[in-house]
Amino acid sequence: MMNEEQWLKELLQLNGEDVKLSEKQIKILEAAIEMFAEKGYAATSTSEIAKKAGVAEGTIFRHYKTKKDLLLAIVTPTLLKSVAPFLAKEFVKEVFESQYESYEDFIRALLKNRYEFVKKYLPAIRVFWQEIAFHVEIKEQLQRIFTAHVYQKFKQIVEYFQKNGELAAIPADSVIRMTIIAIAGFLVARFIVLPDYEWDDEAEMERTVQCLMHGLAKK
Amino acid sequence: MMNEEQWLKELLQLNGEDVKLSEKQIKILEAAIEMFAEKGYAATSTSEIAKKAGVAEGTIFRHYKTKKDLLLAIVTPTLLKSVAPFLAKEFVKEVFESQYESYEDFIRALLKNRYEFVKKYLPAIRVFWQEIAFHVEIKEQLQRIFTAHVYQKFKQIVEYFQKNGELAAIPADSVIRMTIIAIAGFLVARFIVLPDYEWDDEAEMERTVQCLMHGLAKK
Amino acid sequence: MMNEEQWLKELLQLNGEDVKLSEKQIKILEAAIEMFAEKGYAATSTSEIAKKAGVAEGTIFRHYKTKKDLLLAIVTPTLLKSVAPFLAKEFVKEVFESQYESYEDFIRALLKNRYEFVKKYLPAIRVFWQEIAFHVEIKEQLQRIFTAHVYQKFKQIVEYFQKNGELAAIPADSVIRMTIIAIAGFLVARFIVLPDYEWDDEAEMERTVQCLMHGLAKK
Amino acid sequence: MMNEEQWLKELLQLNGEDVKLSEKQIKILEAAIEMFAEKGYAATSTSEIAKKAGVAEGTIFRHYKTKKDLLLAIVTPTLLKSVAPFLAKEFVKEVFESQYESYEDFIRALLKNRYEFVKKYLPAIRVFWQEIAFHVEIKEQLQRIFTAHVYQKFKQIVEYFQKNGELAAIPADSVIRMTIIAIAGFLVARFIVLPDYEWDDEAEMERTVQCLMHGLAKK
DNA sequence: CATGAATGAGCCTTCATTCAT
DNA sequence: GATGAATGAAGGCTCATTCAT
Repeated sequence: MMNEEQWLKELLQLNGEDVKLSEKQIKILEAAIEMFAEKGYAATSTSEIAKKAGVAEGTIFRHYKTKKDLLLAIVTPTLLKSVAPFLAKEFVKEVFESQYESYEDFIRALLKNRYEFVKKYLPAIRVFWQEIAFHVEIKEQLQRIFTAHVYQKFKQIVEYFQKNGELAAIPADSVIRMTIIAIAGFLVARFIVLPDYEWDDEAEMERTVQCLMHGLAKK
Repeated sequence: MMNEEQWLKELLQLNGEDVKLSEKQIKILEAAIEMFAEKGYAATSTSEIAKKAGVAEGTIFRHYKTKKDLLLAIVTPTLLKSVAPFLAKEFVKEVFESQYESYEDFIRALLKNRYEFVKKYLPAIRVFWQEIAFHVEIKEQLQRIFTAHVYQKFKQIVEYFQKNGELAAIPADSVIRMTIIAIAGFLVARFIVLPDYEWDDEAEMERTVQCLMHGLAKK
Repeated sequence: MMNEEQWLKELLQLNGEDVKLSEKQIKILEAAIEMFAEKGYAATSTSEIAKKAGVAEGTIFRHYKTKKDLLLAIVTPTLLKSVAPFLAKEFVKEVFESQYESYEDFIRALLKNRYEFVKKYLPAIRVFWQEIAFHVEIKEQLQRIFTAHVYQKFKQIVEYFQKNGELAAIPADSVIRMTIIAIAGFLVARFIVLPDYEWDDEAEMERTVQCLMHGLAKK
Repeated sequence: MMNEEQWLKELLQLNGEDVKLSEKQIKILEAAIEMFAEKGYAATSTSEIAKKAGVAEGTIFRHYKTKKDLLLAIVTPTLLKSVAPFLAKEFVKEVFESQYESYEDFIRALLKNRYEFVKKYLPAIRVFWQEIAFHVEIKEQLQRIFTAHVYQKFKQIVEYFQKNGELAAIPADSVIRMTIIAIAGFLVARFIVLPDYEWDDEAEMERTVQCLMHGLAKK
């Protein structure tokens, strides 16, 4: 239980400060995440959530003005954390200056990092991806953040390693697209489509990196 | 309109025989596909569908016993057509004997074929993919068809081209996974995530094929 | 089947003339009687009746303008036949002049006659009694016929046997009430409440007559 | 109003403990009883009940999960109370030991007691008897209670007064049947068939008792 | 703060009835 | 005459939300 609370607080915490969540609030969020992930937002009733959370129906609305607010309280932090590495101020500098000597190292690190992230917060991430198609607010939020933060930085990195000679001279957009597809595709296959298949995670992730790099490398 | 009717009938037609759809039925299906795609099954009311289709609400239930039946009437054929190339009896023989001299030719053909398919039936496909997370029946149907038809044939093809020397000796499962991710990932990016981006489809598809082949080829 | 048709025609036939019923009409009436008896008029849908009768939904409404008309087509003749002995023109004369030498003979004959009647037309009678509480038209019809035909004649008979010295000098209304209750009560017990009990019909009917006569006879 | 509440609470109270009914609940039950009695369960809509009760339709379903639950909440206690005298633990002893010196006294008391009961709870009793034909649950409940409690005790009493010499030596079952028919028949005539007739209740009940006793007494 | 009774709009579905074929 | 597709009102029931306690 301590554990449950913990992952939630970590997920919802956005700027280092501890989030303040009453015990009831935590129960509500947990229940909502679980049910939204399983049945979808529209097919889940607030009374079900209340029952599963062990609180009165009214209590949910004390904390979240509407059912949609409850959804967004889950989705917004998840979305932010999903693209988090790119939100870090120092991120690009780190990539160039020392941390990653090659694009290969970079995507390997990125894949591993996102793998751990999805593993940890899977239910919330399911909610996020399942609902994004139905709620413009979420779609726009993601687009805003992606173009404002992720895309720019990603592009810099790609172009750096193209000049550097590691990557082939294909359009940066294509490189970015293929990189994201390879990483996201692996995670979707691993955690959503075939979570019960017996994965050799280490090997498969390395294969993913290799395949991508051979595909993108300068020949 | 003639056109509209046509694509629907093609989508729903499963074994060569013409499907018989009354005009009202077509209107209902069109309206349902459009609304399910946009708002999701659970958030779409039958009265909205009826209004958009220009029929009485009761008419929907004369043709489809329940709202869920209406969903499945859309999703089942879409699902079947989605994995259709692999359902053709002669398919494997064709691949080996002449049509495709290399795995590269094969995936190029596959990608183009699926690209045309998605382009044509996009709304129905959206419905299918958006709802699969929420309905076990659909998930099980897909799994059954995939393991029974797609997976076996795909494996034969991959192993053939591995013996042949074109593909590297990594596990067939991994090759299949990466192939599917590359193709599906491109289509998702192209039609769902960024349908409004100015795509140079020819170039981008070729790049996808190249990247994948370099990644998978024997070095 | 010949049989089925027969009893229905007999029930519906009111004034000696043969009733003209198309085959479909018979099927509809049979189905309606069966379902109304089992589930009640309000809980039976016309489409169920149509299905059970093997006709199209519209066919019912060609023969009976409304669902209620269908009910009345069943109930009215049943009601009339239920009080039929008293409708016969010559009835009172028969009782006095020869047929029945005593009130005891009269009620014995009445009971046997009504017993055969209920046995033959049970489902239709069930419909009649189950629905009478809910439809004023039926209630009024019964009241009209009862006061106009049954009550008057019954009273004459009772008063005759009171003067005659067979019956005690209690109010005729009370005698009528107790007679009807004894007869109707037996039939309800026999056919509705405990149809599956192993009845010795002869003995039980005789007991009913005896009990009633001892109760009513002059001491 | 105070009065209304009172009779309802008395009817629904089953084991001495006070039933807790919110004001809205009482209004709902009152409205439901009235409408079910008048139009029948199947022909009464929950929205009508709500309107008559002066509550929102949803409120009905907060207290009674389904419309049928509402019916049973009315019918079950009515059914139990209807056969209540026989449910009392001490009942048989009372009959034998002192209270009733003869079968005549016993049925006189029973009739008067049931008369008061029907007079008090008429609408609920109508619902009970009108619906019993259509709902197996109710029929089975009555059968269970009757055979388990009423029949056994009734039989003991009858056989006691037969040995005793008061009652003739006809089968106990027949005595029971005729007794019940006489009592129930009177009540049905009095309250259902001809409630508006000018009844001299005292006289008519005594006549009923006399008639029955003369019919059943040893000669 | 938390509760849970109350609400009434809206949901999916069924119904009796009509009417073109 | 018979059909059965079409209708739209009404049915039972659920829902998100409010508010007095």
